[in-house]
Amino acid sequence: MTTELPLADGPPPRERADAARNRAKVLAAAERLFASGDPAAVTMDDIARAAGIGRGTLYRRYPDRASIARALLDEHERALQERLLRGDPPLGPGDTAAGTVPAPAERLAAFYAAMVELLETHVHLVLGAETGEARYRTGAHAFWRLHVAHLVREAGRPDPEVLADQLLAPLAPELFRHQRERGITPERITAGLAALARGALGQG
Amino acid sequence: MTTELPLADGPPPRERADAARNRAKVLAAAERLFASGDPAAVTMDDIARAAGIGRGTLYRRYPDRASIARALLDEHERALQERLLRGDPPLGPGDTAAGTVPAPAERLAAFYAAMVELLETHVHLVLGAETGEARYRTGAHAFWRLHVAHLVREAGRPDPEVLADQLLAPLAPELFRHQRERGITPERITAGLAALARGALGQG
DNA sequence: AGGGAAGCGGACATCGTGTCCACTTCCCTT
DNA sequence: AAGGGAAGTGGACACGATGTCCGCTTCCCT
Repeated sequence: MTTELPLADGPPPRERADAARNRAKVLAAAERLFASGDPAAVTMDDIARAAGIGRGTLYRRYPDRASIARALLDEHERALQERLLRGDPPLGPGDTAAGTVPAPAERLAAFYAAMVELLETHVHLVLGAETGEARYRTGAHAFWRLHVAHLVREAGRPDPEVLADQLLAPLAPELFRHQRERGITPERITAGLAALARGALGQG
Repeated sequence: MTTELPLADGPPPRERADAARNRAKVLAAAERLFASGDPAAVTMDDIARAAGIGRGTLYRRYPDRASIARALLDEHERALQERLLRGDPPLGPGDTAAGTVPAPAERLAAFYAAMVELLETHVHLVLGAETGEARYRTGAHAFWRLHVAHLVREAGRPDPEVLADQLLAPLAPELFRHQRERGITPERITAGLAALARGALGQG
């Protein structure tokens, strides 16, 4: 028996100075590596070497490349999530009293546009994080799915859960990257998605 | 100087008996391995061992796992391509004289349904073949894109090239597998896609 | 100042890839 | 039917990435 209550974990232990220093070095190095070239080709060894630390140190905090990319991506994704929940319409929900509630199709189009912006700035991070099927299991994806399913339901369409995943599919980072490499501009991508949004959720 | 014309390559050299035997063993073993478990986790070594041949022999014919999966998948995909070009409507183009030409939205819905069927039977092969961004560079994908772009154009929608890729995205094998694992039936998936097809290409 | 713990980093074992080359099997020619 | 050259075979090898382990260092609290 101890004098401490089993479930009362104390204050979060302060991060040691050397640990903080190394974390910053890792994130800076990883950001740089992801941005220059194929994110999937960046190895843990590359990152450790670029950060000037040992492999063991790197693995202590980050179990794999995806977790590093996610750490870099999180703040951006959270900012967008915040705007979806409380930002101005048509991205945010609007105000019933003020009569500024946007149609679901418009909110979806605005969401698409915001995601294209995010991808344009950070594809390399999204591709460095989980890709393929693993992507569908991330917290971020769950959020997007919830949001889109909500819009589908508002638009009175059947089976929002299934349709939401299908409406999110065109935002796959691999597709975005492929389109950009073929010379397609973000504007054209956004326009196509807007058409899709109006077709799927508009009162056709 | 030879007596043979430089560009006149003779008849295709017959495949040797041992080579044919081994090829059959490889394909059978690979099919079995892909079907049982995660296709991405199957290694060339696994296949060689399961086929009872050496690694060198395997690499002689197939440079990587994807090429084996593609060999297994090809005939199925070609059959579908044939039906798209010359099959009965609404999958095929129909007959102007007979007045059986289906609306683009209906053809897209039929294509979606056929692809879901193909995925339901062979996801493990599609996942064993190129996945992620590499998928967009395959001949098969080029064919689907051409087909869908044609339908988009027929429906009078702008930017068929971009919209075609976006309409193909919900057929990503990773998404299909994820949905199936969550207990969503092929019927629900097909229904969702049909709604999408009518929304995007219908005369809304 | 000192000591215990958190953090560090390089060495190591493991696994998958792809290549290479000495040997075997096939099948065409005579 | 036999012989010979080429196509095919398969195991050994080198390489690169992963993830773990543990003796040493650095930190920070007392």
